[in-house]
Amino acid sequence: MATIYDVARVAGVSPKTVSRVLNGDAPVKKHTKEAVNKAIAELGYVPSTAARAMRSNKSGLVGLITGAISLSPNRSENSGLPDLYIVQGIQRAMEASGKTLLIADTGGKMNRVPQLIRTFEEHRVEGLIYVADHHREVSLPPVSSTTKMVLANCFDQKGTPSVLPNDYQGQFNLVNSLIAKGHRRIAYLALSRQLEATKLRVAGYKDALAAVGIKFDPALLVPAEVDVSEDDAGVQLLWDAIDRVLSLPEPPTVICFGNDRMAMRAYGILRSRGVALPDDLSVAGYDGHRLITDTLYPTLTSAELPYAAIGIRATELLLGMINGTADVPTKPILVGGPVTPGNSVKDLPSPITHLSSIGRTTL
Amino acid sequence: MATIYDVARVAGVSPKTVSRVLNGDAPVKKHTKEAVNKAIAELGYVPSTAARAMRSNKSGLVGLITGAISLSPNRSENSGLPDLYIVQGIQRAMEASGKTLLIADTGGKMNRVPQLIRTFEEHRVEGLIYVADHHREVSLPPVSSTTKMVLANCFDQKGTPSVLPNDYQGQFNLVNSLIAKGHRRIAYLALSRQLEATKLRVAGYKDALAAVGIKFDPALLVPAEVDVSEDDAGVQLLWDAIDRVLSLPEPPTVICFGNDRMAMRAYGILRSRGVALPDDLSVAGYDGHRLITDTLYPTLTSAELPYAAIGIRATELLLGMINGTADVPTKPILVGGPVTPGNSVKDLPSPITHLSSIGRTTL
DNA sequence: CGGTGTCATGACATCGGTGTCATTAGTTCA
DNA sequence: TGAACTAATGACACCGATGTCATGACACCG
Repeated sequence: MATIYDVARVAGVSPKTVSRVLNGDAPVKKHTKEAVNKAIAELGYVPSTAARAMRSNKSGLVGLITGAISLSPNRSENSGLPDLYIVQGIQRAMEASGKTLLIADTGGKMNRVPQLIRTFEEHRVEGLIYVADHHREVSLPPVSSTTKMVLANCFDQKGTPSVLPNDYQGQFNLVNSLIAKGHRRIAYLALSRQLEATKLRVAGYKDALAAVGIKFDPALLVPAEVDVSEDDAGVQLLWDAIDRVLSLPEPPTVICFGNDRMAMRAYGILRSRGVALPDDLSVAGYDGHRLITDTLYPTLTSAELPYAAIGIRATELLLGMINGTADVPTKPILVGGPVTPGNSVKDLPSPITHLSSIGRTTL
Repeated sequence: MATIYDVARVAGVSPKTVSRVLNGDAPVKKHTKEAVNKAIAELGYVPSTAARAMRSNKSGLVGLITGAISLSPNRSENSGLPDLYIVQGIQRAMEASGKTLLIADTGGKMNRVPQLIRTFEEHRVEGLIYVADHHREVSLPPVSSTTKMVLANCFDQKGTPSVLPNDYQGQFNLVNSLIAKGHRRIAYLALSRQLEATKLRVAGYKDALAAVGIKFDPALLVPAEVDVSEDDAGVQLLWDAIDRVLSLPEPPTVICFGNDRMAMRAYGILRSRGVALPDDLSVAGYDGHRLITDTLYPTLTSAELPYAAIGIRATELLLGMINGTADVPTKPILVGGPVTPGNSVKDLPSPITHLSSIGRTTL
């Protein structure tokens, strides 16, 4: 591979002059510049970032740690490809910056993280983003104090700068949109209570009801006892939960599910039980998982998780920290997402009274 | 960031001795070694790959060009996440090699490829893998002759080493498994004729029939006129195609679809028309797209596309070429995949005669 | 006891760029 | 016309590792 010295020799100038032509950081005579460019083309010269990095002490690299690549395909319990969307956002935002992204995949094993960070430090990355597959708390090994770090879709105790989805606002807006369509008996079959997202969304659910003066009915809030799985047992549990709320004296007119996947399974279950969607019952999901929301019939109303935006925001933050133009936020940055309306929610023509259960007799 | 000189000073030895401790390439007294390691720990020293790379002229980097990260989430017409699975395989195989993977995403724009290759060359990658999202021909800009290159899931005119799915064998095996279950009237609703995969799979389909002496019936082979899309028109076209083969004087007992996604849509269509699966009709897909095959009821029989294996094979090939231990193959390397059986194919109790159409009267 | 070998270590050059400073030529202005 | 300045270029050191060669201390052998 040709070096700057080769170019200098061919062009009949000093290496430093070639460097000046490459970087345009000092005036070079037009004639000289042309000679240099000719030599560069002739030799197919490409400057070495390694040498540059060494001299300038700036690698131009940013590290990304994720499980998105290895995990997404096989885990069937997930709701879309959250971390992959985030990585996508990061890529997009990073492109513009001129920095090179180094992606390391954990392969799902958290104990590989220290090793990956080590490799990044050997490459002298200027910053580091850790992407989690769902909103949760993490605990990462310490990194060199000179390396900036940002957490995406997760947070830690150490107060590392982080960017999170606004789960509270998301569920609030979703429920609010249902209320706007005339629904007042709104059931919520949530995900596991253990999840950060669940805690926040339940709060959003309750507050949205409270905001319009609907009394919260505990019977309508069913937290998943177990993760809804693929197998028959999972289907049974889901049906039990649905059956329970639909058998209430005042059944709901709409059920919000913890995620789109759960809603998708519910479609099949409800349909096999003869419940027409959305005429007999309205349904909403969560995640805005396009593959599901758009493919289902009727299309599914959902709250979009702003994954790409989280990635973009995290990147902007990191780049700002690297340049010193952004100061480190002390609180997590919350990113909100819109409600994506589908046809799974029926417009109730007139406000339904508390005692109404029209249409539920078909069950 | 501490350097090897800092470590040397603290340990009271020469930088070269520190280097020897780090690399273990020459004997160092136990006492000295301990002093050095202590200094390393104390200073939190991490060697710089940039400096190493410069001296050794080996970057330890391998470049990967793909559209997997940016594209997979949004394209709904796809059949799984082919390129992502391949990337996954590459990651796994690369891990063991100790090299660092540099992933660049095209963002779907082929015209960005030269730029990405340029960046890789600046980083002096030792090798380069290009991953396509489906089996096809590509034409890439030339790379420096010193940089090894491998194509995964694609091939070119220049005879660049490539690794491809064995589409011929896949369809052959799939059809063969149907024949083994007693089917003899086997329809094939293929994907677009333009696709490399289609050409090969059609050949596999025909040969599988021929191998057991079943005469090929052109009426049973329906190439998709257009890509099957999400909208109503797409559904209509798919239904028309299905309707056409089922209306034949001797209708098929099983339909093979071009991919799992098409089969999934067919499930909905057939069911809404009152066709019971697999009792009235058997169905098979292609791709082995778990999310679909396992989720559908009944589970879908499919031919697995060995994406991860392609990635692994491509990586092994590239690493071999870099080490000089593998010689460059002149023909594409074909990787086969198994048939993943589901419940969508009925076991026909006895060989069906050519005139039989039992069970089709329900249509 | 001197010659030869091995062990352990260090001095120094080198990889390919760029920052610093020096140098030369030409220009401007008092 | 000479001092002061700018434009254009080069010489040289340096970034942080490691390869090569040299050196000093022992051990071993005849």
